[in-house]
Amino acid sequence: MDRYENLENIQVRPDSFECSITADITVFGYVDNKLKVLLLKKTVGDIKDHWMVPGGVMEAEETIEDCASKVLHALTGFQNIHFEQVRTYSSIDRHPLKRVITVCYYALIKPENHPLTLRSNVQSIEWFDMDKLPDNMGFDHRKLIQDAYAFVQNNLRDRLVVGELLPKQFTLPELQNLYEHILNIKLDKRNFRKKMFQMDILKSTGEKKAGVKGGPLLYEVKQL
Amino acid sequence: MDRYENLENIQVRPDSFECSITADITVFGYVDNKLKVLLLKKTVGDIKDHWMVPGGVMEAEETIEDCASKVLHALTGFQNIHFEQVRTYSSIDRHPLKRVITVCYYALIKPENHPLTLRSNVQSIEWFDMDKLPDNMGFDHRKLIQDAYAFVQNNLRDRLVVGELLPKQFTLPELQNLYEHILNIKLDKRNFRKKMFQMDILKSTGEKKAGVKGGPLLYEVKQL
DNA sequence: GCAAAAGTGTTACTTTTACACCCATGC
DNA sequence: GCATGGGTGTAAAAGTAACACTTTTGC
Repeated sequence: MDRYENLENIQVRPDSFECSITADITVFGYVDNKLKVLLLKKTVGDIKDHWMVPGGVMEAEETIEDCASKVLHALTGFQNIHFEQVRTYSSIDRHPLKRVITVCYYALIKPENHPLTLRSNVQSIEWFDMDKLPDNMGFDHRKLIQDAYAFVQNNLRDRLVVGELLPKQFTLPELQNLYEHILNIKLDKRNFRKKMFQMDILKSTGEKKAGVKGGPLLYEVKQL
Repeated sequence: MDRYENLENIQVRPDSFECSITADITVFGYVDNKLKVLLLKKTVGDIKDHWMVPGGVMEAEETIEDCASKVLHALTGFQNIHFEQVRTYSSIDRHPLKRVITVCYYALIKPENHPLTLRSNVQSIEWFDMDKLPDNMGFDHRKLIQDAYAFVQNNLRDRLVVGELLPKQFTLPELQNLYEHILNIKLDKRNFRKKMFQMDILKSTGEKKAGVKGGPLLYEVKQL
């Protein structure tokens, strides 16, 4: 290590070591009353027959955030997705082809707004139960999903981050269910409603949801 | 953007775009009853006459965490410092010489254990008050410090992260002062002590600190 | 009309905040 | 011996958790 410890080598120079950067996005969705993660298999690349989260390399004229948008769009067709950075991974052997570090994000989406389609070079794309992730996952993507999940759980405790996971209009029991599935706990109906109302983030539509016993009211997330 | 949106370009390939990676570490210390940040001016490099947090480029055979350790050691002499990742910055023009993305960390240290020394190629190194950062700061380092500070504040709310900021033995008023300065609030003496004791993280040494009126007891952080 | 789910308030409990006096030490 | 800072408990307030019955709807 000493060799690098003089400032000449620590300093950024034209010939400083370089490597490729990827953005990987763990996309969470809420389907069939379960929290799911979007995984895909590519038809090309170094690890073909493994499931992975959408990801791809950063180019010269884009930030990593630009890259994340681009990659999501290319692999899923999704656009204008909000995502947040989780952390950066840099193990030396994480990619078989060359040195690659990856900056990871998570996104929460409403699956109804984003039907899955097979884009070119994508072999399969599917929602997986958080607790039934496939065994053959590529790279360090299992770890990456776990970290992103912990991140989401933490965020949920004080700020609402789930608006993106539900249809535009949803009922309170649906919202409560979502919380329960993300946090893996059972919540009290009355206390949950009290809390949501005093957070003042929901707007009643006045409509009732049809086809459900009890006739639950539909709500929307209040816009600022 | 479309040009890159076919999978051939998103995929990692031998000739994928590469850039340099740096690790930057915001080092917090607690000196003169104030929360401080360690900044330095280098004698070489692209932005000589600006203050910056310790940072430097990652090499082929090291992770970013390795790099952070290396850089800290090279620029300050500090060793075995614990640090945690804050986030990664990738604006295109953040470095004048070339494209560089930086992964940022924060560290908390006890200044008494780490006297400042001028290492080679370092022109000046100093502790700066968090609220009196110099005007001439390099790159995006002001933003970077702000983000790291917010990160520390958040961590402080539920877990103790401050053991590293104080001498091995310290009094409760000293610890309370530290909390007050990091969080920028006034705390109640009795409630603070109650909280600390029920966290069960402190061990009394039985000794009193000399030279202080009132004869406060000295404590240590309890080891697991 | 009956089974299933939605909706609604009150009470106990826990956590957090506010507050005042005596004691030890340095000078 | 007096001024300065350290140490201690209790009561009010706020927030959180527990709990049961009525209403609405689908079938």
